[in-house]
Amino acid sequence: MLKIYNTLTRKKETFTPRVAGKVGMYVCGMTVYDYCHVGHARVMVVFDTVARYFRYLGYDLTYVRNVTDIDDKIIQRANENGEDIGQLTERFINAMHEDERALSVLPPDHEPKATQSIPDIIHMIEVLIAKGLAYVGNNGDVFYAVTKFENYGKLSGKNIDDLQAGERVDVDKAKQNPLDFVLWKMAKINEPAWESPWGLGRPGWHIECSAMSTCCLGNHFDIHGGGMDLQFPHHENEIAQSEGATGETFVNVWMHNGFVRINEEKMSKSLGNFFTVREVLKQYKPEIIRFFILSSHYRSPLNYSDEQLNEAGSALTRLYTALRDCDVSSLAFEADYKARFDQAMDDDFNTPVALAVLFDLARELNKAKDQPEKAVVLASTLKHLASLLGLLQEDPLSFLKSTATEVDADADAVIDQLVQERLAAKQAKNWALADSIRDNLKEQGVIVEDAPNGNSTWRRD
RNA sequence: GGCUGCGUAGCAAAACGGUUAUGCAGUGGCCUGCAAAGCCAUCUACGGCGGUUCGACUCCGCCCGCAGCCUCCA
Repeated sequence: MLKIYNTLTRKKETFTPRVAGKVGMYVCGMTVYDYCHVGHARVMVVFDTVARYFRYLGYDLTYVRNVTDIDDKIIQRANENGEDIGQLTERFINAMHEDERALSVLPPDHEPKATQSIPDIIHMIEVLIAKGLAYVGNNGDVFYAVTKFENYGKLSGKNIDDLQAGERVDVDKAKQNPLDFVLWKMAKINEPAWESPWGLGRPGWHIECSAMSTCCLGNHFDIHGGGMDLQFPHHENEIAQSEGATGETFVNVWMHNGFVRINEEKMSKSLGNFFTVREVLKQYKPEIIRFFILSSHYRSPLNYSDEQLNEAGSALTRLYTALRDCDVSSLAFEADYKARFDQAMDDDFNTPVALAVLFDLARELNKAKDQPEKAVVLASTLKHLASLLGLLQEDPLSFLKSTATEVDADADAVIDQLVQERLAAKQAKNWALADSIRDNLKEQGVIVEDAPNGNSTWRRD
């Protein structure tokens, strides 16, 4: 039975879909004015893993992840670059898709863009105004009247009085209450703008997600996810907008993933302490990043460091080594391991425990290498369970021989030949020559391993 | 100041009111010509102080430390 921690109730709850067998899930995606960093990668990998698990459980999942392709930062960046906004966002959307593919993140079912959802956004704002929940300020911007929404703060555990007491928002004369947030901004000169009942303008950030999620999944859907930092105000505002406009419950389960940290500090654009996915990929194989992300629970903080990435690499090498030269064609699965794996994932997607099950399975497989009937079932189970985490799907030898950077095709052939020469030296009991070849390769980061059957194989360190 | 959450062995990271987490690293052994890989064994834990309990890392209280949100942020 699947349990999910719901931020709304601060408890793990048994998951019950709204409609039997179906799940609608919306995740806040990126604002595309720059490359994805490891923090973004975490959201993508975490919810990709959630999506894979729902499908494995047999649910008909509709997974929506939006793209915010219009906002202040995008406009600013485009101006700085002297670049057209559409061109800029397209460039970074493509880059994002590249990063996702590298990390084995499967594409969501729908990827709505804010700029293509303007009619839905305008419609929702009209409803909010009609219901008295929004108003046009004296500067022409449209605001949401926070005090008119009864449950404001229910997600983030804040209340309007506390928020006002700790007020840090700039006083905006156009607002009735400093906590009110903008739904529609009047166009400034040289900014992209759309026609609306309130004149030329563009949507505020929060209303975009309300409109896009509702449009793709309906007024009421099962799961809404995103980073912890979106809890307030973004998700709180989404609830106020959507529930205010439709009068229905917006979302049943709110899921928030923890941050990636560097030296115990949040990785973020504003602190400037971030690594982009493409930077990290120059140093580490993509699957190592994915493993690293899944090695801690999605709600826990994840500390980014070379040491951690290197450890993830070693751990992954152990799993691929177990699978090396294994037949994985069996359709039969080891029931115990599968049960333990499912139990871990059922417990709020506990991927660290799920990985521990894979390591136990790998040990059993290593022990069973001389029993082919047993080994094929264990190896097949290992590969199959790992696929639910988006791991271990490469050919083991290719993984073990590869590096983060491309090596020229000849290099492998040269290594193969040296390994053969060493094998010949071994057969002639010329240990000195055999060892010198091996030491030589080691210096180049190539580790030679002798198999019991007399053959040798190699991998890159 | 208000609101969340966290503090586990050398490092990373889980579970659980009483029993092995797991990975990396260390130590001893088996295997190997020697290695590597693998297997077996093994050493390091639950921030501090109290309380509840037959029994607490696990529940409760207080204290200390850390992070996040309260402004754009995944």
